[in-house]
Amino acid sequence: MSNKRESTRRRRGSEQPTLQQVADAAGVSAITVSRALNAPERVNAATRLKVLATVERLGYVPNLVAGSLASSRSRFIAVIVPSLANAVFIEVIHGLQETFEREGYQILLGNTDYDIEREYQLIRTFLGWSCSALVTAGLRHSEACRSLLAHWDNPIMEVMELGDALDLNVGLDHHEAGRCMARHLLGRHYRSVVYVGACLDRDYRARMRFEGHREVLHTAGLEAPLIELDQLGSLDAGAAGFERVLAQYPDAEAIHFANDDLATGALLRAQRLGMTIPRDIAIAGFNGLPLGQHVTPRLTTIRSPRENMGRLAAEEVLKRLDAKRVTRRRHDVGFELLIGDST
Amino acid sequence: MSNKRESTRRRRGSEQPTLQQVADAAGVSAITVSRALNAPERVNAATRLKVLATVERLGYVPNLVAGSLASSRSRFIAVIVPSLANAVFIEVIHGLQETFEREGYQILLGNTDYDIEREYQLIRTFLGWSCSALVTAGLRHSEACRSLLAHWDNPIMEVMELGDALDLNVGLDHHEAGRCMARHLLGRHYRSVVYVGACLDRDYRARMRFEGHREVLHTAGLEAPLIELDQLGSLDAGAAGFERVLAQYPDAEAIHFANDDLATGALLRAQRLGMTIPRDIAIAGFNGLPLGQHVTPRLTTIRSPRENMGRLAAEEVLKRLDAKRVTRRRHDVGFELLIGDST
DNA sequence: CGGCATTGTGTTAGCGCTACCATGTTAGCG
DNA sequence: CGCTAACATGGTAGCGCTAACACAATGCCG
Repeated sequence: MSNKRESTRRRRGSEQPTLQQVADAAGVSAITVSRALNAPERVNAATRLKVLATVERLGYVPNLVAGSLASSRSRFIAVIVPSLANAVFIEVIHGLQETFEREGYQILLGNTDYDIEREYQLIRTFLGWSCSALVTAGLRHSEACRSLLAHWDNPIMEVMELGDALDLNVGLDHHEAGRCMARHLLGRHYRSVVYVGACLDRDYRARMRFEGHREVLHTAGLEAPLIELDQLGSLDAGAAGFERVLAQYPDAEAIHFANDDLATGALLRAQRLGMTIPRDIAIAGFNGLPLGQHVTPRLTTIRSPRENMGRLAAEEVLKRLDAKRVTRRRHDVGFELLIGDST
Repeated sequence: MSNKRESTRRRRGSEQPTLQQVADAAGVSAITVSRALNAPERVNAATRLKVLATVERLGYVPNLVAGSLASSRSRFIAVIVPSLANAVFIEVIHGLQETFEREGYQILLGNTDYDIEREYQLIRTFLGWSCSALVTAGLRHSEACRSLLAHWDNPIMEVMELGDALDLNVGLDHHEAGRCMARHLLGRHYRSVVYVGACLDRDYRARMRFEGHREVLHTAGLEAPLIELDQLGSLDAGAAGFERVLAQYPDAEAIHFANDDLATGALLRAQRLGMTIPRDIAIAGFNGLPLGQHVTPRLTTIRSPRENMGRLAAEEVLKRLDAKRVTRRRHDVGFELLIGDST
């Protein structure tokens, strides 16, 4: 039926069978097919089987775009990270993906390259896709971004760091992590300690760790020299940073690196230069990547529960989406000082 | 106007301003707003400015779901990889993302965990999103997947390996890579060479490299023993594999690892055991990850152009989407033997 | 066996946008 | 100055699906 009228204008559509065609072939109405697929328990078992068989036979693939428009819910989760080059974010993404995919959500991944303006653009686009939730790394956003999100009433999860969040928050205290490592180094009686970071204006969490570190050193009446590299965490940058410390601070007893990539790069470079760690100089990192535990000497670092952070964040968002109890808005996943043999 | 009738049933919609509201506020028709945003050159400059100002003022965010439904084109690119744990795929994704995002495409990332059935499910879902193209790692797909894709007429790009592709293909010859490294090892006069891989049934590209390796050894009249680990590439697995070789093949002169993670794990373990590479035993890898070039001795490996592979794949897909010249369907990105000091 | 909840299915009216065609308006030409 | 082409804008009709309601048919109660 429903040939409407013999209109001369036709839209092309996608050739694919539609829900209506499945319905016709199965001898039921469109809505019944829809229910058989999306809410099976609301359809009689016999009808359901008949419908599913027809779906199979026609090779019907639901048009999720149409479904999303009609229901104004897509099963998308926007995930925004500042970098893919950093293993930390990969692991967080992995945790998120695993948990969300199990519940039938699809991740929309955005990469800001540590650019807060780019974050705004990405969020704008993602809102256009009627995402069910937004997971973004960090608490710093542009003003435009904040006002965009202010009128949005789906869950917003900010991960990595703790603080004054828009909505949900899972992370750890980077100031405290910086303090923790600085205290460890002082406890080992190193007095001349250099902090080496990379692009601290963009990787501001590394700057927060530096601030914690500096606070502890100052309290102990010590200087807290800083070397800033212009290349984000990588083994290369770490090696370069190591040599800069040797040149600029020949009396340095220890180096506190902003992350494990830098620290490991330094450690491997030291090895190649024939130096002995920590006798000649001590090295510490941050993250607790496996790599640091495989080098000799084992790297002293701080382990953050990365995959767990992703998983926990995803679980909290899912709880919110299920409209279950709201539980805590803020979760401190903590960290753990991992004392290796490099300090 | 257009209050239709005072119908009692109302759909909730999303509160957000719609294209129509922008049009009313700007005193133009909806289609003009649409054009001002999506095809600015087709609208008079003055009108365009007026519309864009109104968009800004109302904080309008285009509903991309509705747009996709109406045009049956989404600006999504489905990208399917077998793993996120492997740095290789991260780099390929990075290359893809950079190139596609610049052209306004959004990546839909799927992770199969090396499960070919999961690939089918993901592709089904992604087709439901009317993706503009599909990029998937590898040439092996389930039958269901093949027949699903047979009736799909958007670009399909298979990356990583070369062969009998569905459509476009960018990759390298893994058999040849395996042969290449085996020849190198024979050239160094190692006669007893063990290949160590992980889950070769799933990581079948590593198996292809093994087959190339075996072929060369057999031709030289040598055995080609294989050790298979049950944990995918990681430093841990490499360390464990190294110890298994020592125990099982005490006379081994060289180990050819399926990838750099394994090889580096082995190298670092050897160091910790106080062994000297390559004097006690030679080690070779595959991938050319930066890590391998930072350890001492530098790892002998094969470098594959990973980010480039992603970029090239994306560019070829974009050409196809622009309906430009179809160029070559198959691109061999090649590889490079990187002779370090570990062999 | 009438009244009321429960279950299963259908009808209708959009979701917000763009393709398609139509129409008006200006420029370009001999 | 009439004719065509190019430009600028608008009206209408869906894209394929689901929310909201409607309405039978059945089960269960006193």
